[in-house]
Amino acid sequence: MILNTRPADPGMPAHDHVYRHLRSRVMHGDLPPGQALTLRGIGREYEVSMTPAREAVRRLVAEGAFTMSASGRVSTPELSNERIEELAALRALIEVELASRALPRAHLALIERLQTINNAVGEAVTQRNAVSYIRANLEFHRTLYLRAQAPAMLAMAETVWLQMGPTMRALYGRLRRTEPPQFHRLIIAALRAGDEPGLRLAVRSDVTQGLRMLAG
Amino acid sequence: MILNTRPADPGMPAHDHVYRHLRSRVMHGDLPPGQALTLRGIGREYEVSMTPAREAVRRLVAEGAFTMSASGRVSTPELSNERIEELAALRALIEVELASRALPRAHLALIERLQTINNAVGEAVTQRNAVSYIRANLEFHRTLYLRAQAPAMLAMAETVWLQMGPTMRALYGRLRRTEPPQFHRLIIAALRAGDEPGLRLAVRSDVTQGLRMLAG
DNA sequence: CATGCCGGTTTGTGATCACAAACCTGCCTT
DNA sequence: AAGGCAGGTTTGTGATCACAAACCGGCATG
Repeated sequence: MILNTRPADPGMPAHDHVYRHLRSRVMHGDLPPGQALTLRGIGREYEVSMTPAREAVRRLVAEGAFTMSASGRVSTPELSNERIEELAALRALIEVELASRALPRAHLALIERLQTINNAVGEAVTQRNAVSYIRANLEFHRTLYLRAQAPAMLAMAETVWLQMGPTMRALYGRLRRTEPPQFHRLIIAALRAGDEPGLRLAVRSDVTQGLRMLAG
Repeated sequence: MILNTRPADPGMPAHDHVYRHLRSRVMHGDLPPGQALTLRGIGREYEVSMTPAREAVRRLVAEGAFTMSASGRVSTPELSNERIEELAALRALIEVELASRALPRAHLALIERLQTINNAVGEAVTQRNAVSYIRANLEFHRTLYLRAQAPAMLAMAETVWLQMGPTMRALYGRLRRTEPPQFHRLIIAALRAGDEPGLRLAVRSDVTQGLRMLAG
């Protein structure tokens, strides 16, 4: 399948385009866990040679978006339950800190934007669309965390999201829930009230709720 | 300069060797901040072509060991004070958690090993050898955190170390201290006592002491 | 029917090359 | 003397190729 996702990129290197597009697909759950990829296949999809495909894949492996077998074969990761618990704990640590740093800078326009995004999350849930749900959910979090003015921490959080992307998709497929995430409402409420302990708790709860999906 | 650090690697791809060696050099402060590198230069050093050099560099850029200019030139990062503060905060978050998870599994043999490593840290300080100091210091932390059985968190912590490597070297050069790190003793004492709050405080203090170097 | 083997095929690795852009050095102009 | 401009040189990018190892059929053998 030819994707032709490159609209005559002026100035953007081919490997960067491949990297960005693949990264977005993985992060948003477009690929299932264990999905195998080949350099020649990626090159074919993006109409480039193996060289840029290799560089894009190498970057993504370094970020944990893909795993690499001993023979160099790449595929999306199949996370063990222990690994999922770890990544959720990392999300809790980093994102609680990001939310806490964003709180003093969160003015009304931001809160209203979060409200709007949260409505999109609710729509994705009712439509049972995994990719849309994940994308809207991450946009909700990223919009809040951008206010923290902490790019290194945000990059770390995104790396964790990237590693969990395929697993999130699989988890969502198992999910029987049709109501929008309750903790997003708590996050918004805590932001409105300027309630820092409440915000920390709400973010931690929201971020670790996937574990309850897994266990229950 | 030819390094010839490849002893006829059987089964290890060339790009992997270049990656590992460069990564170690950056993490341990062998390169100053802002050090420029070229693909052809790396290839010459390691006696490989540009291809494996490019892949190794790409991985390291993805991990934050190098920064890349718009034109693709790579160099070690020159961190702003804000960025340093962020990375120190990340270290505090992640490493306190790692230490906390390692505590229940820390038996006497581990504590004695930490003691030995800490003596090496002290020696490096008296010799005023930045690379030895950084290497021994990181070995101290890694030895403890390995007991946490949390590979994803440890990988995150190492990524932060990697990003701070060149800056740590520069900071150490400015340092006028000749006594070994006081907080390592507190960490060991807390491990011996099974004192979790004390351990968390000691690790947080040790990890953020670089900031005091910076400010003072 | 299960198991091991053996062929072709696929795949990652690394080298080399052409090319364009960025870089740098020295000179010239003002 | 300072700024800009042109030359050659360095550098990253991407394509292509050769090669070896891994993979995956089916078939033969127990």
